[in-house]
Amino acid sequence: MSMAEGRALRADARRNRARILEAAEAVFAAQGVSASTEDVARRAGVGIGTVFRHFPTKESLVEEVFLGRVRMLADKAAALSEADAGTAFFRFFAYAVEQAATQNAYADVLAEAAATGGTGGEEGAAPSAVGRELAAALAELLARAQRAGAVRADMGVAELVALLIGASRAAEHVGPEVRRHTLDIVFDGLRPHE
Amino acid sequence: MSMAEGRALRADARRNRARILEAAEAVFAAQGVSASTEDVARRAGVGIGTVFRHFPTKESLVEEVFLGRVRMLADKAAALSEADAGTAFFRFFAYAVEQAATQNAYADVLAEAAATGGTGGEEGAAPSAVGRELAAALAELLARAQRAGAVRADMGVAELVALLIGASRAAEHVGPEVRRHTLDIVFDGLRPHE
Amino acid sequence: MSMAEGRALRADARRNRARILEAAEAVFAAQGVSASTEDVARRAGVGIGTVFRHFPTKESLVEEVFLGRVRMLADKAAALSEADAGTAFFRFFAYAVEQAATQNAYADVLAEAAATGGTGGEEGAAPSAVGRELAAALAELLARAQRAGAVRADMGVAELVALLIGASRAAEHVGPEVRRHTLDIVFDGLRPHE
Amino acid sequence: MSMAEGRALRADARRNRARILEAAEAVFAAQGVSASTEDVARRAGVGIGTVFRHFPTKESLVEEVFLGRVRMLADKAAALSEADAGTAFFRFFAYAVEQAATQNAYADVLAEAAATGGTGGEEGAAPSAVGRELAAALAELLARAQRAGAVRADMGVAELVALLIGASRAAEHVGPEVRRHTLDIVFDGLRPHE
DNA sequence: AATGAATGAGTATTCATTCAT
DNA sequence: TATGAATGAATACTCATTCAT
Repeated sequence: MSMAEGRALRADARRNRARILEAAEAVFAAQGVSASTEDVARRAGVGIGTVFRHFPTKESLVEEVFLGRVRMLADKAAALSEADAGTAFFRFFAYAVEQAATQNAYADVLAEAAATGGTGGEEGAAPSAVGRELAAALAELLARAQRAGAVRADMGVAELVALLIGASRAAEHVGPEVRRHTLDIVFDGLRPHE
Repeated sequence: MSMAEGRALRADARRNRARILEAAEAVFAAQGVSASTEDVARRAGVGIGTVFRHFPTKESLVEEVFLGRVRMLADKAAALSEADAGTAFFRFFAYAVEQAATQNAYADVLAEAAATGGTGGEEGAAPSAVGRELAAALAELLARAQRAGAVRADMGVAELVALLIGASRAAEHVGPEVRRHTLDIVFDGLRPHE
Repeated sequence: MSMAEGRALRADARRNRARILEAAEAVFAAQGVSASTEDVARRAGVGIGTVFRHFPTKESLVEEVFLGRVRMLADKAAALSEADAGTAFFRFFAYAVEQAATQNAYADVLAEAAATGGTGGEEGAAPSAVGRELAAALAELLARAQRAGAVRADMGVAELVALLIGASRAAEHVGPEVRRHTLDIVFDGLRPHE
Repeated sequence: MSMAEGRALRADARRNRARILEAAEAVFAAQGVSASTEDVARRAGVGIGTVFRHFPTKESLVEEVFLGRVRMLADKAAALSEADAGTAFFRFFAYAVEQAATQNAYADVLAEAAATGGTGGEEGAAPSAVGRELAAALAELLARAQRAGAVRADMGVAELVALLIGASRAAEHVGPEVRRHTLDIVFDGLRPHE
């Protein structure tokens, strides 16, 4: 009441919230989102009631976890925009796919969130602010790479997102070597065409 | 109770098994594999006990359903092998992806089954006979296309499967137009390089 | 399939259903309807799943229990109709109240069910068949007693039900002597007036 | 933290206590006593901890709220004692019933409280001071009406309380017209006989 | 062989109560 | 003293699996 904070949670409450999200991220990645909320609580070292105080539904917890991952990718994309356009683009693509490979359960929802940000996604998923953020970052990255002649001009963010989704999903199922090789094939497809 | 037994009952049982598989395919496609076994039984018009007599676990039922889909793909691959190599290859790829797009719940397990068939899959899933069958068909299809010069030589079945998985997963999340366009990009990547 | 039964439950299933209802009756009477379903199952000696198989909601179980009580009262009312009208009426009233006194949690819902059967009840409770049955029996009982001059003419089933409810509820809170005495007062009020 | 403490805080606390009771009265009346304590706190505009500081159990809060209602009835009874004995008696009876009709969740506990005040109540509930107060007021009211010949002599406070409870409970279930009519019947029963 | 009733571990969610801030 | 975050026992309900009929 004396500090100027947004929805000020007490320090330890904020800490707990973070721990729960962390735990959920780990648990969902390991067992899929059908893992029990109790498992998340146990891993976070808090009572089950605490989880539900912070996230009133399991669904809301799942959403928040996905949002966290999307936000991270968006940050990464924004950061890379400054560098040499083509390199930045391909480096980001590889990075995003690599991430998804280790956090398997997320890949598609992550991508879905991105898709809601203004591409060609089909379902009426909530067009989250962060999703839009990511879409904007991707658009920038792609446009620069195209202007630099590193990426074919006849494609948009929708295709980019689709390829990210696909490559991420594929990455879950194969070893690192095949992953790299497969990515090279996709990259060749992305380059300008004679 | 007073009918000719032996063969008669066997035929009945076979019919039931088929009906259950059909029902499961429909139910899982509609509600995902987390649909209840009871739903499957109801749709098949049999008792729940009958389902478990034919498939001792739910998991075994799910597997069998997926196996059915994989078998279909393998057949398609084998059939196309006869045609012009390049055309066959790309036509099959597009077909498989299109299938996955409409049967979304299956895509990943389908892909997993394929992966077990001798590629670079990581988990220790049993390398099912059908999976191997599919892998063989894919190998044939790929080899012919490569020999015909329609597909780059520096890739194997592992990469093909990875791309199939990825493209299938991506297909679930985007509309048909983006899907086609994305596939073109991947196809360009698959063609022989400079 | 060979016997002519309504919704034929297997013999043991019917037995279980009955046991569950009995157990629920006892448990609800002792602890109120907020007693846990698990308690009911335990008392009935069946698994929790069995309770839910027979009564898909706790609410449905509660309803069924109440219905059982109402049905019993209706039977009693019908049986008494034959006897001397005045005696029958007052005997039934006393009996119903006595019942309620020992099965405290039910009194009002029992009465509510009766009220839905065509009296002046306020809420939109489902006009259950049994409730209507009871109302009809009550109407008959009352009309006969009135024709016999044993009960005042200026009242209807609505008032009778209200008095039954009230006397039943009151009976829960006082000892048998006071109960009898209180009932006498109400009976005096019910008799024709100078 | 720097204000005049001692009295000042006490006054604050007293105000909070009152607000909580008010809120509880409203919330319980609207949703029944199974409403959550958090709802009460929210409505009172205080933290949940504050509610539990003033009332160490939820039960104690519920009791206090009921006590308040009983106290009100006792006051009413005392006030009416001054008026014409017969009128006072019947007016009070009607008033008490009318109250219960609109505040349904309370009726039985209210009645219980009254019952503990020295009548024939069965359970070992603590004979609260207020309950005794009410019983005394009722005794006075009744005695006067009996002396005035307006109420039958062969009944005591126990029967009066029983009838109040019963009429109150009945009042919850029927519309105002039936309520009035039913009350007339009870009143006829209460009047001196032949 | 087919049935469907029975089972009970498991799940999300609520809520009275405690306690650090 | 007031706050509200944390707690965890309790609850209704689901579903894969077993087994008597």
